[in-house]
Amino acid sequence: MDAANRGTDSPATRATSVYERLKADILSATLEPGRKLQLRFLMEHYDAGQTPLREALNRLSTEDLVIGKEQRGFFVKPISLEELGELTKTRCWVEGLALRESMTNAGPAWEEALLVAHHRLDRAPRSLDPERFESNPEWERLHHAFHVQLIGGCASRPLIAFCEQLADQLNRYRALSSRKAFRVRKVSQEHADILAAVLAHDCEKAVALLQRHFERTAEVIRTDLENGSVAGPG
Amino acid sequence: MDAANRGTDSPATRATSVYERLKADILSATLEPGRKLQLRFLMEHYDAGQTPLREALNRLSTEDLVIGKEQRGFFVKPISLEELGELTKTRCWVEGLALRESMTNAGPAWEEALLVAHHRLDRAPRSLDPERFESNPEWERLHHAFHVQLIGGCASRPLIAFCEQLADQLNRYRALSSRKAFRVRKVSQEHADILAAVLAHDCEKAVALLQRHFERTAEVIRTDLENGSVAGPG
DNA sequence: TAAAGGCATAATTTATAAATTTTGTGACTT
DNA sequence: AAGTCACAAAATTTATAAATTATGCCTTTA
Repeated sequence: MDAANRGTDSPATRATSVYERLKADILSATLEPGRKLQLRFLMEHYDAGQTPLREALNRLSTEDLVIGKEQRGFFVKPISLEELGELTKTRCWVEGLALRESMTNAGPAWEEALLVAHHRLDRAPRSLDPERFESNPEWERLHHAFHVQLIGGCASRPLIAFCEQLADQLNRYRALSSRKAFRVRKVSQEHADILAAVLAHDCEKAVALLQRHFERTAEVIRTDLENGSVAGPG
Repeated sequence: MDAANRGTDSPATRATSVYERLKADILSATLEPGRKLQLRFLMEHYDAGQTPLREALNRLSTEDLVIGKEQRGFFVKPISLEELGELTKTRCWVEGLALRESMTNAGPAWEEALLVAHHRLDRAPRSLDPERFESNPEWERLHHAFHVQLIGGCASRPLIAFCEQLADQLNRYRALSSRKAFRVRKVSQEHADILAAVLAHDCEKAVALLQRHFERTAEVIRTDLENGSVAGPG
């Protein structure tokens, strides 16, 4: 069940394969919020039977990316400004905690791994097209890796898993918001500042910078959604 | 899918019914850690077909109460002293955070609800049999309600859900440890002390008492497991 | 106009078939 | 003679297809 346990080849079961593709499509907002996930449609679109589809949907409903209504089928979780705020606030609290623990516990090896993670992220282009924004999967991957490394020294697998879940849900909001807004913001500078604070062992500053990083991202998304580029359901 | 959304009558789908019974049996350690969950056995024991069983197992594997190995079936999550420590540490961090937020935000209504929750817990007998310990489901329910109320004012549903998940996993360890050990400890006094600190608006003290409450419980369980009353798998 | 009943759609469950892993037996090698 | 490797049989998981059950809508009737 654990993606990390498997090699680079295709997943062992259809259920896991469908789960991953479905999750990716929800997080990238290819399957828009509130949309009904009808088995018939999913079966032909993902080329799978009912059983693996049902398993995937049940896993996703536990992760709160899919809402399952009894006897009425499955839906992509709707979005709301309230939830955006709640998720961001929670992420600030929990990742702040985790970063503090990481910096307290971890040694030079952790710092060096973080340095490398940042280096790789810094080299990757934010957009595939320099003119207009087009999401770069490699940058997304390295961005995720950097943030995971940041909290990876906290010595609590459940906490890390929770942080990743929050990050997933917030990534969906980010994918939903129009991409152009991100060009005006110097995200890479924020990452660099966080790294510098960590290497300087300035715990309070690092935590504060990380939290501001999350809050600024949320702010961009919020104004973007309020301007109606994507309508959230009631 | 949400248990709270349904009335007191039986669940709408077999999958949810099986999910709830299976979860209860895992948390009460009726299904012991490490045990293989064979479909054939589960089908006749829970009187359900493969599909609803499979859905329930997939939900539980996302909650980390069941481990699903690809092409090799499902197993009750094994226990370990390491995990016990990790879960306890994480619960101290996160519920400490949540309690702090609750006390900061919430008003008199929250305090009064906490007072009532404690009152009810205090009246319920810890054991059904005064002579030797026998788990009282009503006490367990009220105990859970008290702890949920304690963090219920933090205004973050994802955080509350995460706390409940940690609590579930730790309850399994508690159910596993021999029950007699709990007689020597004045758990009810600890709850009363926490309540008093909350009502006195002494945030630091309340958090510290709550964390000690979790750590003491873990300590009892740890020595109990080390004495080999229940053998954990490798 | 409102309520009741029937029809159509969709979710849920059971049953059956296919693929994969594990286990046990036997032969071959050291 | 003991251990290891390979092959075959059994058990189990996974997937597909069919049947059942529930829900929503539309029509009809009071």
